[in-house]
Amino acid sequence: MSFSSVYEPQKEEKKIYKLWEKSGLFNPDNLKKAKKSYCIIMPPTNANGNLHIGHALGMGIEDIMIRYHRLKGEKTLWLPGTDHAGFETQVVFEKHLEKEGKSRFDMKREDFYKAVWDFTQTNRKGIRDQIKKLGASCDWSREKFTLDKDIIKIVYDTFKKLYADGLIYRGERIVNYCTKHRTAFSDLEVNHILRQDKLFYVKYEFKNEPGKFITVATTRPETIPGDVAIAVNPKDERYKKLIGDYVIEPITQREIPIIADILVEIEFGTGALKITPAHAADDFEIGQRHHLEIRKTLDTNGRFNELSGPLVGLKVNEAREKAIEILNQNNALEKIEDYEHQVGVCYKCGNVIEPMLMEQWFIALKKPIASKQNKSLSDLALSAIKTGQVKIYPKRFEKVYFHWLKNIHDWNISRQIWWGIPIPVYYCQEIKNEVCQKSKGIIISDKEIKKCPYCSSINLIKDQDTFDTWFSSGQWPFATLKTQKNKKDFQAFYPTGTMETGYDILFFWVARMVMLGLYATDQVPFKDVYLHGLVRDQSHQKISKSKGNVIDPLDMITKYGSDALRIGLIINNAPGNDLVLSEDKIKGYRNFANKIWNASRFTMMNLGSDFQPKKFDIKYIKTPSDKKIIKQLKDTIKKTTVMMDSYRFYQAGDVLYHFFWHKFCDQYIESAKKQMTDSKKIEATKQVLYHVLSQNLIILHPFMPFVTEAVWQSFKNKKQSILMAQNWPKP
RNA sequence: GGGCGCGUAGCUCAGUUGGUUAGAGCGUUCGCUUGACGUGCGAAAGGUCACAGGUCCGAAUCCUGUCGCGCCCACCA
Repeated sequence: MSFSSVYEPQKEEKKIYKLWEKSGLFNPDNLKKAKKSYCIIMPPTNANGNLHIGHALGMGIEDIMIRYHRLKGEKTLWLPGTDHAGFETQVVFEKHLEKEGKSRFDMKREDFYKAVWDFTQTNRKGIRDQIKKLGASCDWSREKFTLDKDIIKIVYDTFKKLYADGLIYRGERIVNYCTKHRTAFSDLEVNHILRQDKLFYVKYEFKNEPGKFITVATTRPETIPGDVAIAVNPKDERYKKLIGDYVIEPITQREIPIIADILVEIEFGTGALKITPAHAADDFEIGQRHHLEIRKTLDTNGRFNELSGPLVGLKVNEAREKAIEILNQNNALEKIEDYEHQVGVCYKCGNVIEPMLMEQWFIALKKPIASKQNKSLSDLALSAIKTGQVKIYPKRFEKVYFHWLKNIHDWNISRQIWWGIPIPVYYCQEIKNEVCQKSKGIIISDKEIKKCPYCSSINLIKDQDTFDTWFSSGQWPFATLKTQKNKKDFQAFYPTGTMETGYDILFFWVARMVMLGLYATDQVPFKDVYLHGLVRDQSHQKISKSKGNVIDPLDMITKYGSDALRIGLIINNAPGNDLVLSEDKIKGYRNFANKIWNASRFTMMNLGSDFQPKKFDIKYIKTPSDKKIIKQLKDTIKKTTVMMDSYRFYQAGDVLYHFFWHKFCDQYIESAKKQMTDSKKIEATKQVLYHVLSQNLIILHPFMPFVTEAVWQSFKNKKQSILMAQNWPKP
């Protein structure tokens, strides 16, 4: 390895990564025996594109932890993987189709699936290369994909178990439906935005007293044909005597009753609420209570159907216009007020989410589970944190986590999309006997079946939906470990050590992993959670493709090197805090890599070819400078070890930087230059130089793996093979 | 409607149990530097730690309030 006067990362990094891979040391099976083991499951990267700068941050932190634990001599496993990312990937792929002027609706479902499959496999290759460029020391022999057959098998097993325990049910509920994407979502995929709207005061005429009205305030006049009642609060003096009367709904002219329900707020609007059970959650609840008819007037294609009379065929916004027009004609509009309120929109396309009554699969999160001391899934997830079995860094997110879990509703896990894990269910259409009746005709089967196992009917319908991606990725820690060739992996590495991910998926993913992990394995999936922040651009905007402000980590690596990018993202970036990416900062750390390179070059040149490193001994300390640097080294090791053990990498990196540059280089090397002119001190000084430098390389290695290894390789004598596998110094 | 957080040098941020002159990187200014480092060295300027009270021997740090900013959660028409 030649030692040019400038460190050239692009020349070294590829070689170094190959050297590591060849050594086999990413695989814990090849590491020395150890009492302790440590494992990180890599958050599976979405197989629908390239890595972005946020991945570089996460992977960097994970690699620091992994390399640190490996240096400490633990059996260390970092298990990589990719996620099929159902809805996300389908959307990305459909955009590609759109560019070609195509749509998935022009394709057969199987052909579409095949095309997306190929798309993800191509992306997986690219992602692997990118992860390698980041220097990630993960064990590629254990890589998993969320659509691996054995993973799907585990997902199905969990589904079956949940169903058997009565924790999964099929039910007709009001769900969040996006008419553009034509799928339902869980509550988490709905964003709420503040919107300026209108509040319409609509008059409903009494059946028996023409000319007399009850007025209702609504933001959604287009849903009037779905009305089945007017509800008032039973305590409302204004309306008490009207309860039981009938009024005429003013668009399709149906008679509907006035009912009483405590859910109605006396103060709001006129105190009278129109009840549309198929298209509003509260209304559905009230409808159930009063056994009201359900009128679904909006179809899943986003258009109103014949039940809505004159609004038939119209989209929501068009129907609203039309409804207002009709109400005006019928003289049924009392007044219109400006109204500011929160509206749920699709997190992906921003279109208004329609509350729709649909049959979907739900996970009951609040239902007591007999086999878990009557704790519910959300209870399990809550107590894992409360008892400290799982700790979150930074701690403030524990509060956020509690708050969410305490107020959680059942989780809709079915999606009306094509790309994903199919829901393994058939519905018997005949239900010919009691057994079948008891099962409600629901047959859970992950194999193709032609006949109902209960009543032998051949009239079966396969469920067309797929799982919410988070249902499968929520099982990722145990699923990936249980499906390894090495059958001891689960035993050896579960619960895993640390889950490192972004705070933005605390609910989507972390909470679900805790729930499903505890449910399926009776153990927490990980002991610690480290949450990093979001990377933002110079104007503090969240980086995203749609904003066009993406920063390609590979560009940064090409310009400044992988190590510089890594610590540029990590130093001084406390967990849970967003970070404004600064190219200048990365540039500054490129200089640091160069400094390491040159200090090493200086040392090597001065040691000479016949230098024999000895075990460091106090007798080599000859001068105050020697004494000082040795003490500072010791302090630095002590300090950084504490920091590393408490997830303060952002501080440890800073401490190491200063020690190396300003203490070792600026002070000690300068003294050493003088000392080496004194023949009595030459040998001792060389030993100190070598000792301090080599210790530095070890403790810097998790942060700057490439340059430290490159230097180490230049230094190596026959005994020392690879820096990655050295021993972290004892503090 | 509920919750979380932030406001420290021109910019981006550290500052973990409250303790000597508040730190870093980048930027700025002034020197130096032909052999480790064209990416180096030395030095300097720059902060009433948002504001107002309070606790304390002592507060950027703890408490209360005010102002400004951001984020998250939420089936009120």
